[in-house]
Amino acid sequence: MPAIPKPTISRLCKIYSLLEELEDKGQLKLSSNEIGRRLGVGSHNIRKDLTYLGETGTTGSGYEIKKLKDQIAESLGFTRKRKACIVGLGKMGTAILSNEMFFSKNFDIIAGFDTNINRLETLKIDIPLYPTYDIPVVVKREKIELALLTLPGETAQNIAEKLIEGGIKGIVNFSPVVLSSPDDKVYITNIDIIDEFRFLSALFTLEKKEADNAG
Amino acid sequence: MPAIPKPTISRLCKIYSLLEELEDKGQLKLSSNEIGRRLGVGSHNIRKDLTYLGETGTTGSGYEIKKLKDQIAESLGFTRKRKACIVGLGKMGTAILSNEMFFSKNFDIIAGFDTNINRLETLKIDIPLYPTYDIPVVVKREKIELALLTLPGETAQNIAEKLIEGGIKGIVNFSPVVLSSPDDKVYITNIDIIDEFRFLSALFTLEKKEADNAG
DNA sequence: CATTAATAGTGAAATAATTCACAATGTCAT
DNA sequence: ATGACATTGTGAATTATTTCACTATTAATG
Repeated sequence: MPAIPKPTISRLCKIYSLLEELEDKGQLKLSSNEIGRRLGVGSHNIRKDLTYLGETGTTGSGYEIKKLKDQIAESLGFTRKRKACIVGLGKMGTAILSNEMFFSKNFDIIAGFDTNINRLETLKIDIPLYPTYDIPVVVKREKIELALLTLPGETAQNIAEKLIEGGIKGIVNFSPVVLSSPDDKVYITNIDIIDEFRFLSALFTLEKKEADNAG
Repeated sequence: MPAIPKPTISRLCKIYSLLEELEDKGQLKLSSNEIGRRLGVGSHNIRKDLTYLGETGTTGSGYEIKKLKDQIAESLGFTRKRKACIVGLGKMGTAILSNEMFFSKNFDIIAGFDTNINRLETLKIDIPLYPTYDIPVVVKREKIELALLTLPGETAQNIAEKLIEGGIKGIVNFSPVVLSSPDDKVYITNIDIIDEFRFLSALFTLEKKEADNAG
């Protein structure tokens, strides 16, 4: 069987989120059309994506939510919880920790790291906290697979190397600097809000230019 | 001239960030090789991307940082500051407001919105704050082009519609729900940390499966 | 000033991803 | 049961994107 294309993997992750949401609401089935509408993507595309999972839907009536969710979980490896950590417990880090993370069934944040020891003492968070120089040891010992970086830009690359030393498998980088993987065994995603703003600005600027040229 | 591919636009935004960073450090030139290394992308790819800007580099010695930055700004519309707002001033919203945003030269956050009026009174933030029902009026009046959504999931779609009513051009959605644009005039980017974790998990799961099959 | 080493730019080739068109299969109302 | 309708799955065509291979140009060195 052919490898699953990256864009497809990305959409499957979003579909998984959607299914989780709808399952919680008690919905049982849905069509490729509805998935496409919710994701802002054509239904063709969705059906094609789902072929990588093998037989999934029922002609004429769409997909059974529970079954489809299980199949995605099986294919992409969401069947067990993975251990994660957060590095950088400033306002950003603590905000994420209090909102997003604890609602996921797929990940356990089991450690937090920060350079500022004093800050560690005053935080009221119910996960173990460590200074950043402990990163390699703790990551290795606890078999942590994923890390979320919420740091000021300068330190991020240095910290990333400590994580890699500990054997981390994936990093989501929220720090305002582009990290790249020194060796290829570690996957890195960079999230930068300013860049997203720029991207959107560029889209509507270019759209306008094109319209001007046409007219 | 042909339209610039989306992946290229996305990389150009990252290159722009990088150039800004290096310019601040006083560096004057750099090569496609170095850009590629920093972004985790092949140098071919970078050179190809830059051809969409017209003549840019100097054979044998690379790109002049200031010039290249100006050319990207010109092509993608970063030559003037754009007005932006933030909707949702919980921990996440205020954290972003205090870290990231004010450091950008390309965007001005000129308004904040929240449903909780009491919260608005207690926040110590130096931008005007409004209740969410004022969104359409304020966005239109102030000609706000971009919005950042940091809300609990349920309300996000509803708020997005208010923004669109006001004539917003782009939305970066941080809320844990996939928003899609009802009409095609508004560009939306969804950022979801859990989805990024899932994506990375999927990558190294699939890599492992492939390796197992091969061995 | 000649020689060597870097490096950009680019058409062409290769690869990847999306879209299409339609057959096959199921559902639902009557 | 039957007809009308909805929906999936998929090979083929199309489109988009990346990679390659090579030329031309410049910088740096002795």
